[in-house]
Amino acid sequence: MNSHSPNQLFSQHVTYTLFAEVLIPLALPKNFTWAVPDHLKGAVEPGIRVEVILGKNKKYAGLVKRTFTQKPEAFDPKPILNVLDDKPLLHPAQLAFWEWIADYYMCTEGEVMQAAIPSNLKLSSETILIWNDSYDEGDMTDLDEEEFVVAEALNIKKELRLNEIQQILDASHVYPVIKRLIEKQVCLVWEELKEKYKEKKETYVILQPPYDTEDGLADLLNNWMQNKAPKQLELLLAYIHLQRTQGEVAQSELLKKANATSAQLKGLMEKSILRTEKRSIDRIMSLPKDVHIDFTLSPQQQEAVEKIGSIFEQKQVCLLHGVTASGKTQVYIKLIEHYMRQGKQVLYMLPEIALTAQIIRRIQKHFGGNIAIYHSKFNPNERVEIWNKVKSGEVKVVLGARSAVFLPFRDIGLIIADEEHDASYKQQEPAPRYHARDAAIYYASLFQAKVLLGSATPSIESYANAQAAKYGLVQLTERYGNVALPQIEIVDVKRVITHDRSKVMMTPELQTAIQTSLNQKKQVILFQNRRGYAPYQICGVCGWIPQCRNCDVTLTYHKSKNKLACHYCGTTYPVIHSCAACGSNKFIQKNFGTEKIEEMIAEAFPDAKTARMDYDSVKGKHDHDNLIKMFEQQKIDILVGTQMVVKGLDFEHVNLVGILDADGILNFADFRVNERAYQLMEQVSGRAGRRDGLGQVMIQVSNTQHPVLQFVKEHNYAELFRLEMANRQQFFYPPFARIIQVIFKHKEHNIAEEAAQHMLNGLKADFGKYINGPADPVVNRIRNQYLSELLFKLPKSTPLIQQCKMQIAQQIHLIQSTKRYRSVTIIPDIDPV
DNA sequence: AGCACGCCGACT
DNA sequence: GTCGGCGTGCTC
Repeated sequence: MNSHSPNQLFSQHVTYTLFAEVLIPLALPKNFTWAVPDHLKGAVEPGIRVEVILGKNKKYAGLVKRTFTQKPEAFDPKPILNVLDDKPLLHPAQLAFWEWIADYYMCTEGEVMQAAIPSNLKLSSETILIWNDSYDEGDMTDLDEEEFVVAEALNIKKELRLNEIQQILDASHVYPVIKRLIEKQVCLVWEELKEKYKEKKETYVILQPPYDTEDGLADLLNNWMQNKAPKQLELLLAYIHLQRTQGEVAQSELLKKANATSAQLKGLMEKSILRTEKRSIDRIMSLPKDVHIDFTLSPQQQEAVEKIGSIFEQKQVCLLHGVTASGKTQVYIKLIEHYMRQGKQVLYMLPEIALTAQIIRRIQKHFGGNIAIYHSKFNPNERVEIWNKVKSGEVKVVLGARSAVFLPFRDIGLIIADEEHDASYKQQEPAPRYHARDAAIYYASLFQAKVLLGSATPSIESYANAQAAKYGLVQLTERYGNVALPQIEIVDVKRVITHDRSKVMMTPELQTAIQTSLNQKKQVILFQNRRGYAPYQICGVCGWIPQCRNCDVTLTYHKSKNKLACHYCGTTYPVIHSCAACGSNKFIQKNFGTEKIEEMIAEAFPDAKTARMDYDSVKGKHDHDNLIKMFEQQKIDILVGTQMVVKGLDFEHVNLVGILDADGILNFADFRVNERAYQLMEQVSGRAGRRDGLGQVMIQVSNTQHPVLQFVKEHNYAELFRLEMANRQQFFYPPFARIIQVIFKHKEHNIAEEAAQHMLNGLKADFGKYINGPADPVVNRIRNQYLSELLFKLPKSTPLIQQCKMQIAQQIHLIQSTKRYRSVTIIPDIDPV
């Protein structure tokens, strides 16, 4: 129409004088720059989130990394639309840490950001907001007009995309409104399936003021009218006892322990002495913020604490090597207390699966409201809450899984990585493929903080660092209370002949031992490293084995679901009755998984209560906790499980542990087999006889001469370490070398392999002698993508490794700009496990 | 990660 | 003739 069309109005020239490098939670090849409009200049600083447009109309909440005044030459930056925070989301140390992770693990800072911050802080126009069912509609009067309009729409439709909200509001400042709605807990940010997790609520009983103080309570008890409501007094005393010993008092537990009725509790509530509150068991904010340590350390533990203290005066990292059930947790608790009293924050990391209600309760008991729990299955609102309280320093202790290293600690003094050998500290998929233990050591160095690595079976790497005096080393060689380590018996399965020559599941020795345990009213754990029923079926006539359509793996038969399942991509298939190759219907089921063992045990011991703990039987987090609780309370006699039964669980009444197929553990084709096998067997064994020391372990195996078995039998970590070091040195593996694995994925095998060959050619001149491959991994096709890999074994020279990573990055860039290999996915993995 | 652009197969 | 498949390139 005329020269004042809207388009021209928008494209008119504005000169900017300030620019910001902004992180977007995406795998962008490098960080992008936006311009800071004059009116936002005072508000933009590192750590602040800003609303920006990326691409045609996509909006993101990006995080400012730095600001600068030099206008970029190559492009015209778009302006920042809005500022979302008035205070930085994190401290400068976290930004430095992100940069280090991206650099060390060869990923983008956007990918680190994606992993680091809670979903409620990551907004984009794709984000879906969902109505928070626990929000009280009556509170809507607290909302301003704009918030109210959106809240109302959300209440009706239950979920809205961010750009739908944009239409409702028809305003330019949508993000701040949304941010306020999230803060007021009107809505949550949708986060995939894991948000299906429903937190478990329990009713807790709490003292009302003024009785929540020592004095107030003493007054109440002293002035209690003689003969008045004696049952209520009894209940109150029981409450006080429980509160002193456990911190938290659950209503159900109180009534059971006090043998009281809910009427008596109601009486106390009517007198305003007690009140109840429904609370998630992980949520401990309202607990009193005091610390009480009500145990005394054994002389050995005391010595360990002192030794760790003096090591920390000279070294940043200390390895605590303590045999199973030596009471490492008490040592941690003492140290946590020490750092807390200095006003420092502490991060206590555990592998996710080991973050059970059992350990949470134990730590809560001592530190009450000072601690917070943090892991990936958490409600997003709570995660933001914890994030903020860690940032402000209000939360002193975080008990968390690997992602907790990303929390914005203000002044951290100590990081504990418990079960430091555990492979789940390494993130596999997606990027950043970081190792939380190693990352924690770097993170701690930014604060001059100390790191304590704890394990009964340290990783070879960490122990080597301790031997080389790079780390301090403290040993706990005895179990707490002088309980003996379990007796280990190696049972040769070759002597047992089965009628169909199938693998032996249970030797007569094991059967007798289980019966003896049951007779003694003790509990049994049976360990098998494979889930499902039969790991594979084979045609009895021609030897054909059913395989997954999308992956190069055999299918596992799951009897309860009556399906064949691929453990790599999760596809299930109906059970095959006739052989695809020869038409015969004689299938032989090879090998056995947890499901089959459970069935066999139920047949062999019909009077015992059995249960199974594996990936299939514990889908939700609380299934896991419930099963542990059942086992703790001896409602289960025999527990059959995979790796899951290994992680740090403490059961009083277990006196027999059976490892059903040690060959399956010892025959892995990986340079870490011996280490892994030892760790696994020693840790499983460690579940036996933790209190009274009458623990027995039976290891069923056909290769009885395997050296690792002897080390396990003698609980001889030192010898395992010696043997492994010799092997690792001879074949140039960590800790003598550093490994980088580069995986090439493509739907055509040739293309993946050629791309790998290209990288090899490009690096041959400088690194040829350190590179193996291209080779097909053991499983060379997953989800219809063929894999080819290069393995770099590099000398431990930082500049050389740096140089190599740089060249790998260049090669990736080069390969992906070649037409034929553009669609090859190239994944570098640093220090793979 | 989206998403638009663009070049080859089965349909109204 | 067109609708739409997804391979590919780009986003400050």
